[in-house]
Amino acid sequence: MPELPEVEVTRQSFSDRIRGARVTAVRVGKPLRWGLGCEPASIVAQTVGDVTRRGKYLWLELDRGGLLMHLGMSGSLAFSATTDAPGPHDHFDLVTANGTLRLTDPRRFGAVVWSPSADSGVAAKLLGRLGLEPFDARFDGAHLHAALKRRRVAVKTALLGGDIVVGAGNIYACEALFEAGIDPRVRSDRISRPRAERLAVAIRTTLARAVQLGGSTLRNFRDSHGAAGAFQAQARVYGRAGAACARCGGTIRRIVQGGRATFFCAGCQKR
DNA sequence: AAGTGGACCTGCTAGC
DNA sequence: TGCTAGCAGGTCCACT
Repeated sequence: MPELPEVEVTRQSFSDRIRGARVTAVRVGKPLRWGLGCEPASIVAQTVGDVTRRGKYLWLELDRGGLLMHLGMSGSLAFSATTDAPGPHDHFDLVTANGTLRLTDPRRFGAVVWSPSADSGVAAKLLGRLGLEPFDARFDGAHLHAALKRRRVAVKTALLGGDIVVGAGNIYACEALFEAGIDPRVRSDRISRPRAERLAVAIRTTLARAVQLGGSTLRNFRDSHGAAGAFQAQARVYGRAGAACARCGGTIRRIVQGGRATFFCAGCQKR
């Protein structure tokens, strides 16, 4: 579910409220993708620091170490003043003096993992392979072009890999390629420098616009206040197979790449 | 080394 | 109305 915009919108919606709060209890539900990696009780009495984002991961700083959180495909975080009885899909509660941060994740591909720091232990292992942040000044056409040159997969598959640039998942990779006018099937090493330039810009603007709009609300994504996002109403290709392209009137197609659905307009997106 | 496919798990929807 | 197949925003890991 959550790609960079959804994770960032979630982060912004609770980081100020949880910062400085003392942890009073931790509740762990059904197993997530990885175990917590520490005794839940060892987190109690620590104080929450900054909540930062790296790719689609959130890092929640504690006095000693921190928690690396991922929302997987179906996860969401809610921060509320009260601690309601957990539902069947509520698998992690961080109860603090300011409120309770709760992870709800039906499919349980998400995770909450303790790590001694963001750049050691499990966090280092998971974050270490990630590519540049899309809003990092170093992420530009030159960087993207050079990175794509080193791969021979379809450009869309290369974007989803997350080792070149993070944050663009299936929705935003499709949308960015549409914005850049690039056919998702083009081999990454055949993307010219000017097209890489346009693609880098498209990735940045697409993700930035989605953050502004509060993310996409497919199924039931909500930020930690429970607010829905509005981006999906603006999707030009994602989820629109068979519909008319708003730009050229052609028909949006759906294909499968690397086991994932890809949506594109053959009229607007060139080889 | 890089590319591919399977694995993880549950819920919803379309179609019969 | 009820059942089933297919699909879903991610990403790690094993295998070729």
